Amino acid sequence: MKVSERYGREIGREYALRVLKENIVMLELEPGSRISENELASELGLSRTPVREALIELSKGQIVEIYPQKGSFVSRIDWNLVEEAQFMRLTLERAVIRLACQGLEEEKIQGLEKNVKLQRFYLENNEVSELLKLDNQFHKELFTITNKSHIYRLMSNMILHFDRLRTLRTKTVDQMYVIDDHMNILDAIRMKNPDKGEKAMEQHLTKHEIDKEIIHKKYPQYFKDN
Amino acid sequence: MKVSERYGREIGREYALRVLKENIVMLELEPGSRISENELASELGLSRTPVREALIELSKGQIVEIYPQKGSFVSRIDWNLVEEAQFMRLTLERAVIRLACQGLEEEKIQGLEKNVKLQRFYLENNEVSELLKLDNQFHKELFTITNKSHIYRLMSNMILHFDRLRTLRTKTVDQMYVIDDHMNILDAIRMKNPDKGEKAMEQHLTKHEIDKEIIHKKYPQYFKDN
DNA sequence: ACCACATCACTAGTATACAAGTTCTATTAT
DNA sequence: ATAATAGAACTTGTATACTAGTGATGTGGT
Repeated sequence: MKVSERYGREIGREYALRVLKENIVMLELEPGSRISENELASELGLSRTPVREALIELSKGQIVEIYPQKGSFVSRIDWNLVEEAQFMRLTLERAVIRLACQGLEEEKIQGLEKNVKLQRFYLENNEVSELLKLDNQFHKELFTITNKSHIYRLMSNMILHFDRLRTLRTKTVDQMYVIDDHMNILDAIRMKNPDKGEKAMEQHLTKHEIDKEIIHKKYPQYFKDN
Repeated sequence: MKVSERYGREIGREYALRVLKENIVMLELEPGSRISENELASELGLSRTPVREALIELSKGQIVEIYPQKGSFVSRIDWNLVEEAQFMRLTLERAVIRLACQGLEEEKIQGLEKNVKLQRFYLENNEVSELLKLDNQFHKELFTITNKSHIYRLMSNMILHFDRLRTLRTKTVDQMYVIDDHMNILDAIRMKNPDKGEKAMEQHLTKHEIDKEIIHKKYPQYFKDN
């Protein structure tokens, strides 16, 4: 597992949570693998308490499974959960983009544009990981500027299932289209056209459907078999 | 605070969480009031650890606010959060009812009908609290039978803001309409008419808008002033 | 009377010790 | 050799002790 630096006012529990999320999404912690609270604690230089609190939180989103007196595990990828996460995200993002297309302050739109420009920069420099972060940031910003930040925070626990799959995909497929998608969304906002916005968002969020089987066959051990 | 019995396999943390939720929604723990981890622990017959874990979870949904080294508080009712919860719920329930209206197994429909019949029973016997539980159960079931149970679980943390307000309302307004609303929703499912379903759900979930100001003026100390 | 400051009681965050249960292993009996 | 059993080494859940920080209170000095 990769352990990153601890930020300023970040308390132990938040630190553990952040590191765990990063490692799970990036598959440094493999689906199905065991997590030892004790081991984790010493790796992070913490005691069990904050680590445990982080694990409990993750278990709420089903990305970690805790079996009392048996052990804790990174959950294998569950297509039903991915599907459900996808449904939730699509439904909410559609609604939010419609809101955004009903009119936004200029500075908020410019914030989004700035993000997309940065994306182009990282794409040209082939920094895929940064690009993905900005992708997430873009969507988060859409929720924030429409006063829906809490919804995003709740949703993000389910999006992890989604993101983990995306990490698998980036190992095979390239990500150029992302920027075009975001440009389309921005256009819709500028034109104040909710229908166009919703369509663009839908396109953006459903592109991945294609390579399901390919990935599943390539990494069968990562998946829950139902 | 009212302390209820501890169920079978329910571990301490879940017990504390359940009791806290019940008391917050029923306003036994008043908005703005202080929660002492120590006090709560001894009331529930637990130590700080499980109680604390429950409080952390509630703080994720903003229904409890934790200020390190200062104290934990039941959050006052925040109209922005209520609005956001309402948006989330309305958006997701619309999508789910459309799914349900695309066809369900007969037994699942009958499960819903059974629920509504029970509602009628409790309404006739004036057991409002049971009625409200069944209302929630009805919506939860809609999510479950469309394979969206995890979404409901995540959402339920935000719905608390909503439910707390509903408790205030039941002190003034009666609840007869609930059953009619649910009958309409059931009709739409039987007729496999998504548009009708969405409309019925929307009506059901937006009825409360009316008495905002009345409640706010009656219990100003319960509200966050923005 | 009022302000400054020390002290005390409280808070949440963390570390650690212990309890209760599971699993694997090794030893012993057949 | 094999099966059963005892036990060691883990697991998470919980209780408790300790730390650092906050706020209120009361006291002493002006």
